[in-house]
Amino acid sequence: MLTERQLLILKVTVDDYIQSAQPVGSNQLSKKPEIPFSPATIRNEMADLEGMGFLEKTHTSSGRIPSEKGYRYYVDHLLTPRALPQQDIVQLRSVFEEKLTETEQVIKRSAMILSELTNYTSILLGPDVRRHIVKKLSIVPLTQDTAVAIIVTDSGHVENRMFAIPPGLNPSDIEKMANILNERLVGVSLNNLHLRLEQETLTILKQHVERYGELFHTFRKAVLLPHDDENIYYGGKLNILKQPDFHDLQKIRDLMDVMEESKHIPMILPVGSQGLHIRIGSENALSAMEDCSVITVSYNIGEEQTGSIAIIGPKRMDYKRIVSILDLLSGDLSKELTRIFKGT
Amino acid sequence: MLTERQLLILKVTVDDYIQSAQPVGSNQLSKKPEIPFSPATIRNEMADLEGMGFLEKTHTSSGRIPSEKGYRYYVDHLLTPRALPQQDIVQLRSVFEEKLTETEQVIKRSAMILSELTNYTSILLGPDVRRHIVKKLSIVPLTQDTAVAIIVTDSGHVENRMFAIPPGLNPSDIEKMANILNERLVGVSLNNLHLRLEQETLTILKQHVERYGELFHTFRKAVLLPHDDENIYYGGKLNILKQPDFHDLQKIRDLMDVMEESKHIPMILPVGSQGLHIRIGSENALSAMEDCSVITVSYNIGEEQTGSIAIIGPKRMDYKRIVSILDLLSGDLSKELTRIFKGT
DNA sequence: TGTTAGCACTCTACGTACCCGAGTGCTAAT
DNA sequence: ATTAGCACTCGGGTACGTAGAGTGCTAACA
Repeated sequence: MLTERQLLILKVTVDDYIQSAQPVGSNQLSKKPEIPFSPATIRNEMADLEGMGFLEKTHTSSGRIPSEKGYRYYVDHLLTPRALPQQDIVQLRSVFEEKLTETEQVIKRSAMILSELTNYTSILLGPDVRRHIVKKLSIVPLTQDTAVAIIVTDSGHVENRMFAIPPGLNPSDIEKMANILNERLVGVSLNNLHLRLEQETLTILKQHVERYGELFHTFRKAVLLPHDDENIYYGGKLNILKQPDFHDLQKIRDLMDVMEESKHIPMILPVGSQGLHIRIGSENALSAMEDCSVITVSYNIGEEQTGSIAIIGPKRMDYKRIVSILDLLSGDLSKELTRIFKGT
Repeated sequence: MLTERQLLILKVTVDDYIQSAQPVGSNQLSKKPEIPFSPATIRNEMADLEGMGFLEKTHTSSGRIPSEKGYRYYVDHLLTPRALPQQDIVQLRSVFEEKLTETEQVIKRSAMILSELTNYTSILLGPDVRRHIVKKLSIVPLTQDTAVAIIVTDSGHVENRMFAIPPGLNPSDIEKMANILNERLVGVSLNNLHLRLEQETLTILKQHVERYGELFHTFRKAVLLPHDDENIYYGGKLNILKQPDFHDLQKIRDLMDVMEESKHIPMILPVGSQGLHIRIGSENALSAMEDCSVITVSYNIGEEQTGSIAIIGPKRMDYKRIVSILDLLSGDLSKELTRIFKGT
């Protein structure tokens, strides 16, 4: 389809534009050592590349910038992942030097480092809490009519929720209930918790606890909905403001809005998918992100696929570098979190 | 010092500028019904007000805008708090209609509503966790060599920290330790926890637990530092971008940076102080905020002064409205949180 | 036949000139 | 003391000219 020379010119054009953020002209290109052609030749080729939709002009007599199709082709065929400079590797791995004991901490730090290293915004999704297994469940009464329910999972995650005790209830009943719940619910995943709660424990509670109905109801309501946005971690939310590509305040607002709103996160981070993905401009589902590219990668704990990492930047993003960084990080993060989780 | 007429003109000028964000001219002012003077008179008075430093010009032949001194005078002497429109009150109180059971939830929602209502950024500081009293302490072993320590306070707040168990330690020792800690530490404030930990429990542990040293050390390290930035709640971080006063991207960046960085929070929110405070422009300690005004107010739970609320906006902020809103909210919030805390 | 030098053309960015309108300060009249 | 009148100032918009970077096309060249 494309000749060798066209490939070369496309690649160098994209590289140059990624680096300079300025439309690339034929003269400029011809001065590069890897380009032995005259400006006129380059102009011809560029005209062809434009005809095929890989390049664009910002106005009739401007230099060329890559189109989305151009970026796509570049990413799919012209990306030669280069080894990261040692310094970057060191900085990236500094997270793991700290020997943090909590998953949450590691992910938080990773998000920070990632944004510092890339100058883009990073979003990390932690392992899905709902798949964790209940290790212990306890109820701590606070006052006459409030108590807090605490659920510890096998990963060391702690969920806690306050709930109201129906007035005039026997305190020993609460203790009984806690015991029964503990017996019956340890080993169940948070996902299945409310199912089990109704199927198994309800009948048993009926037998042992007075006024089980009210108590059960209020407890169930408390435990039912886990906060779902609490395992999203951001790094460098403000890095967008550093990018010369974004100058329209309205667009910046829309973009930041979308990123902060946790309900949009599934649109940005494809939760289920394995491996590395790149979405360029309008390939993104959200219109606010039509000027952005998103690179995502998944990581795992043990054999399970659990979390995702995303980097959000301008379309004119340093794909080569980011891909290398994410490759490295996802591997390291998987190892580290597995280590923590297995407790070795 | 200032004549009646000067006061009137100053007040109307500030009001107008707050509303329009445009320099105010003498013609414009003379058209207002509350101003019965001719433009020429107004010009004379304005020239005087400028001489005294209450007004400024953006260029030689422009209208006037308030100087910081002007705002200060306005806020100190010309602010006639007007009753809030019913609709605002309803919206503000909607937080309390939800009958939330957790302090954290209430504060979070308040921050959101506040920013929606004002179109500025709000920061709420929750009650200082370190003053809470330990209600229960437990240790849940996860694996051979990790465990999670859980501390429940009287307010229903739950702190949890993972820590490593020194290899080859007897599990029963951990249980013993948990029991001893519980006996000795319930009733102590988180603030004094590490003090007590060393003074009282150490000697007792020595008697009952083998290899108390390592275990104690690692546990102590885990419990020692409470995360301090976790009771800061934001609302409308992006509202700055809505303000016409801010167009310089660099300034916006600096400002947002400062606000997000939790180490700067004490500079923004004077943690100790009672009542309502207004800081205008360079009265703020941080240079990034020299174009902002900050209004803060404290609230309490029971008799204790505990938290603060801040609204950050441009100097050209609607002081009258914000003061009314904060007055109302701080009262309501105090009542609501006291209710939750006392558990009635 | 593919490549390149040359040239006319196009468009942006920038600077200058100009005018309009809103506003001011000052003076003189009320 | 107040105000009408007037000359002056300045920002913002529009028009215009130029320099520079870039293009497309044609014709010459290897």
